[in-house]
Amino acid sequence: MDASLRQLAAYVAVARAAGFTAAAAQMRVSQSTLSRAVSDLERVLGVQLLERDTRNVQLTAAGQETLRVAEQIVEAHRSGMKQLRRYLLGESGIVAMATLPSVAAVLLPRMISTFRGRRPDVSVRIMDGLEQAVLGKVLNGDADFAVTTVGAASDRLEHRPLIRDRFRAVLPESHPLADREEVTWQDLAAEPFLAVGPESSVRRLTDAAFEQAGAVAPPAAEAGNVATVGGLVAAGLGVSAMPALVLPLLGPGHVVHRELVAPVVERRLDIVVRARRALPPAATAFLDLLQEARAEGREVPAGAAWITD
Amino acid sequence: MDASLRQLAAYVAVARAAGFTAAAAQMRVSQSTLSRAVSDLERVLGVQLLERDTRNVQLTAAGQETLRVAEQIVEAHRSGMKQLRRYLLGESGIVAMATLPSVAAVLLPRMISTFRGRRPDVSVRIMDGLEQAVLGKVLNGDADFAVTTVGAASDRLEHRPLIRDRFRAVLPESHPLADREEVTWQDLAAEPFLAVGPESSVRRLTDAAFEQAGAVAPPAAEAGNVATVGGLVAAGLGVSAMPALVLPLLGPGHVVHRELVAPVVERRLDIVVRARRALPPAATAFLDLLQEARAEGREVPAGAAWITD
DNA sequence: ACCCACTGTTGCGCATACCGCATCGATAAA
DNA sequence: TTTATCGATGCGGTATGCGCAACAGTGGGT
Repeated sequence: MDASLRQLAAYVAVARAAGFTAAAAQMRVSQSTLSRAVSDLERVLGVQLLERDTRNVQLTAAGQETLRVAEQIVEAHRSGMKQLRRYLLGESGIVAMATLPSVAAVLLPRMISTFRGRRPDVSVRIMDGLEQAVLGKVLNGDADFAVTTVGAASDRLEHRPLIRDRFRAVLPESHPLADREEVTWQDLAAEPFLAVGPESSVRRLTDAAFEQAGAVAPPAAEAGNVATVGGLVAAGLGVSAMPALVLPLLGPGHVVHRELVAPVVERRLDIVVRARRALPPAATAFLDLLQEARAEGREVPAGAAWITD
Repeated sequence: MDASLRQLAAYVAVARAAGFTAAAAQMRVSQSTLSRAVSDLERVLGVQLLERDTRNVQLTAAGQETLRVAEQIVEAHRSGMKQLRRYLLGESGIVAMATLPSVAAVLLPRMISTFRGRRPDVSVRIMDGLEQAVLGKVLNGDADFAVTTVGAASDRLEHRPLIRDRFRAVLPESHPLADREEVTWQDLAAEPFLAVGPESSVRRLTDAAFEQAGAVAPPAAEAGNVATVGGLVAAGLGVSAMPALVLPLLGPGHVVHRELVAPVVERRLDIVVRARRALPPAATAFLDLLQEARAEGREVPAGAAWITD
């Protein structure tokens, strides 16, 4: 038979307080409860732990050893439960998110900064990549959630619309179109168009937009990295179209951006989680922070807007 | 509210076995018991730990963390109890004994060797000193017990007679008395007597013996250490009288010993423990070994004899 | 010398925690 | 479709844990 946690805790309290009455007061239980618990412990261990002199109690040799062990066990339980409670409250642990580079670089940094300020013991892990890779991370469990565009729906994923991100025309600073307040896709189609690589979700949308505008615009050049596209635009090699959140990634070159209509094209960024799967508490806390920012209408770059359902 | 050890242990078993039924078989409890225990744990923690798919169970993120913590707590309890059981069975811990140098050097070494062979995880600590110091160690708790002569009885000490140790005459190898088989105290009184220091219990007995024999024998010389006395005897400066157990300590010199009568003088060596005080289990085990040696009549030096009550 | 205040122990009754049995609903395998 | 196996749950009996109250031993104060 093993000693119960209750018995060990009672014994530790009595031994430390050097008395049943004092220990009982501290533990908020009756003195008789402790008397019995310690008595039971002695019976279970088959040894006397305390020398009860009516005026005070003192430990036997076996009592000393038992105290050492009991303290370890009780402390292991106490600290373990504390640790667990913190985890369950989202105060410790890891948040693993997968996002598009634009979200990672533009939308998240301030979020993470705020989050880390509130929950310094939670590690944040960001895995950036393109849409397919990002969704894959969520599906295989590497990431707790994603913030990304979503092409095709999957019944293994659950979406929470987060933000609308409007495409804007990207032009060299001195380009004639830069004088306008608004530019159309038709306007862009008349210029050499600099596109991102075909695996990017942005590319899918620009292609569709040109088609919708009845224009054909085979890219004058393609680049995988948007900063590269930015560089090309700055060098005057052509124009491009990018979602508002991507604009800050275009680099330090002299590019400007203008509203882009006919049609107005938006991509939608969703929070994506695995369907029917509980999130780790820390991840829930992070998503709560995102929702909070949305509810408060926290500032976002021009062209982007929170989705309020 | 905290999770109980029972709940945590149940959860660990279920999580490891990846199933309630299998875990129940291992733990020798019914499946329903585990189902309830885990369910209770989830309720207490306020979070789902297991995804129950009718065919198998898998851990949620919170379940993983809970498993880590629960394993630590359960393991701390398991190993703590094991450690404690070993201590209580006298298989670990420390035996602290205080004894006269003669006992420490002559009687104990083989005992300790046997003891350590049987209980290798018990440390043995020997504190040797003269009777008063030895009894002091027991009284203040530094030593679990003593093996020593006892002058005055104390109600704070309890005695268990162990061995009788007869005084023998100690002579230079070439001394005329060495030709006899038996020597009397009167014979010794006619020679220069070499005594141990007045704080030794041996001295008290030699003084009393001379008085009883009607002889007066002021020491020709005194030394604190019996090996010194042995050296003096070997050098032919005189004779002495020592308990049989002390003889091996007289040193490598050319001394012989003979039976010493008129009167026969014995000192009694007792096991001495604090009255109304439980001994540490390992100490009890050591004393049991001593009793065992006595019961078996284990060999002792000529002149010494176990006391069998 | 007596009494009082304070200690831990113990008998008792109540609440509930715990357990196993039996059964149910769901689901994968045959 | 049937069957076997899984975990969940209703139920009743028992064990455990608790506080109250009465008790016994002891040291300090009068």
